[in-house]
Amino acid sequence: MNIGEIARRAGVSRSTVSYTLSGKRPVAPGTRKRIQDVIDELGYRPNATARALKEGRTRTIGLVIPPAGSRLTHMQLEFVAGMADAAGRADLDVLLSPSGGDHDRSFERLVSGSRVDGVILMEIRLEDPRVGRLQQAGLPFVGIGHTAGDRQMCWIDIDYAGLIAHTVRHLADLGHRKVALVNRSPELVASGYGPAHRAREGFAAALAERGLDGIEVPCGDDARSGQECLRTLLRAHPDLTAVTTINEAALPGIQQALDDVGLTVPSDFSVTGVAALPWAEDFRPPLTAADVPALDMAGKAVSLLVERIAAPLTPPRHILLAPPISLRSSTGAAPTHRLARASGQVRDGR
Amino acid sequence: MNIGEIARRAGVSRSTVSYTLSGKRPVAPGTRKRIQDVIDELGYRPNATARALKEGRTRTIGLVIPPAGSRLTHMQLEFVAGMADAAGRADLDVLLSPSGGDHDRSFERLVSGSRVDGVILMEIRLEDPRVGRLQQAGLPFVGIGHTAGDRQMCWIDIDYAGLIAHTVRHLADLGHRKVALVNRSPELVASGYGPAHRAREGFAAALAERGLDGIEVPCGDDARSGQECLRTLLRAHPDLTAVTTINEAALPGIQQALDDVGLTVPSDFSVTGVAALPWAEDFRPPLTAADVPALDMAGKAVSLLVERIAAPLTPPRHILLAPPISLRSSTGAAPTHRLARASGQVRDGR
DNA sequence: TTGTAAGCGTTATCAC
DNA sequence: GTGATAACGCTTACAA
Repeated sequence: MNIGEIARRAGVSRSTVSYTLSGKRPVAPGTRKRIQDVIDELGYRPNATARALKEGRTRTIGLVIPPAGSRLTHMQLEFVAGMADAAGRADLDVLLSPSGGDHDRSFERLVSGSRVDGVILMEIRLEDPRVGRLQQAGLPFVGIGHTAGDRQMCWIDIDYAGLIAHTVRHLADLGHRKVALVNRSPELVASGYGPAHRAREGFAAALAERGLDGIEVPCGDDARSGQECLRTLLRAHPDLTAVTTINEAALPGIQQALDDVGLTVPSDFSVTGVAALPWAEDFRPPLTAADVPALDMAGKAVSLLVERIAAPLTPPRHILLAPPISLRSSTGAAPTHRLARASGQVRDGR
Repeated sequence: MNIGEIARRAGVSRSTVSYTLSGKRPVAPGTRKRIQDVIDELGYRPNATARALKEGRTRTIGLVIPPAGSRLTHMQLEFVAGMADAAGRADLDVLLSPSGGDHDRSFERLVSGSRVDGVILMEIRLEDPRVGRLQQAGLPFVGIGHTAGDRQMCWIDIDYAGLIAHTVRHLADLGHRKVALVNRSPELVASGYGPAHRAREGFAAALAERGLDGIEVPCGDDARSGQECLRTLLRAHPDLTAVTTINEAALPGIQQALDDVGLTVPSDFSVTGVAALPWAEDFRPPLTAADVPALDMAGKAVSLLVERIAAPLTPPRHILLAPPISLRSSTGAAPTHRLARASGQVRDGR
């Protein structure tokens, strides 16, 4: 069934049906009703493909996600869902494209097949070839995260450097003198993953500013690695009294490791960082952390892209989000009997 | 840049370029090379929209996901990524459509806008109006999960009933006499969510078969709810020695609650269930569980849909997956001093 | 107020 | 072996 069929049944021309649908030119009430009745009866909806071909735009945006192999973080997942939601509200559809791995074909289809009006690129690396490819293709795009040379692109990101620095200052204010940063996985750090590098920078800056002692360690994105990581850290640095992290998936392991050696949060040890809400709330006690506003960020990314599609030549905008630190109960004053742990008092090694 | 431009530069007609691309009719080696050179030089790729319009198919499948508000489980997220991967391998694109909430427009666009060749429907309820809508539209689709009256649709699902029954039998074999099922959230149960209902059925069946005593409780999909749920359960049923669950997000809380009352897994208490691999492995000790093969399932769903698109009139196929139970170390013989807990020996209420 | 017709970029049928 | 040309279903000048 097509627009011609509707026109025939309503006894009008195809253009009148089209104009009834779009409202771009007045249609006599009688005719309009007759047409609308036929449309309702047959459940007609214009063919999106034909419309896209004619209009030269698809009302669809591409979303490039990390490949399935790499364990998606909760934040990423929420982001994908949030994007579909936000796009849906703007009457846009979302075309998913896995990236990395052996999915170059899929990315190429997106970039050069005229299937989308614009692209949102997740998981940007400090050096990212996809950015060049999109620029060369002249396709509007917005990055979640930004490259090292970021002037020429539009992006939205979380201010990991600022937030981690903020948490370190918070710990310093509470009297902590030696803190650790539990970073993302070694692989991600090695591949130039932006958040990992910027967290590191912010950490170093805040340490220097407050004259604190600090250790930064990479850590796999799972509970087991988190546990192992913190255990090692506690052994090597008995005077450590706090950690901050951007590795939300490691949080359950961090909690477990502290539990294993009998350290109570926050009286014996403080934990803080940047994490999606569920992780922060599931921590025991609830985590003092900057809550990553994934849904809000997804919405802003879509707006940014829509804006860019409408005006591709305006100078690129950048949004750096710095959500406030939610004070919950996982941070407290540094323990005064700071070296108790060094003397070997562990409750239960299990 | 379009096919005409390529034709002009290569000094041939548009059809020759088209045939060079598709290989559907022989082209002289010389002409072919000339054309290919121009294509490579300009980086030309045919316009997917025009092709779709002409061919009457879009090479795109729709994926209907739950709305962003509802906390996505790890399994669902992995499923989305796995789908994009599997589709990409088949040179198909994936159009995302949030469902539920106020996203009817998006679903309608998918169903009646001729934007996709077929649809994969996630999170099917026992009674699901979207199924009828898709059937009425005559659009091929595959459900992840199945409705109560499932004969007329093609689906793939996990055999929650069978798997939960299996875990109960396993516990019975180990001597447990009273076990609990920690189900999904009350809201999901109330809304007729299939896995929750089928887990319940399998649980009841296995209890009856083995003459066990059992309690089934709904539980929110997060660690906090899991902890609360198990705490309540342990108080109310001091003779409980094991739980099985399909609520992976509750696992960390279950672990925490057992820890709180000083129960050691598996010597004092056994835990098992159906869960995505990361959750099972992050449990301490690693969880004896049926590992949900989300990636594999996504691949099978795509194949099923591709098959159905090719032959829409064949009788619908159903795939019920029953992954083997991976024996890890969270289940053990029922404690012989079974009522120790009832006598009030808790280590630490913290 | 409505109708006619061109054209979006492809593919595929027909002719040569 | 290759070229013209008619669709695919829609939107939108341009006519009437």
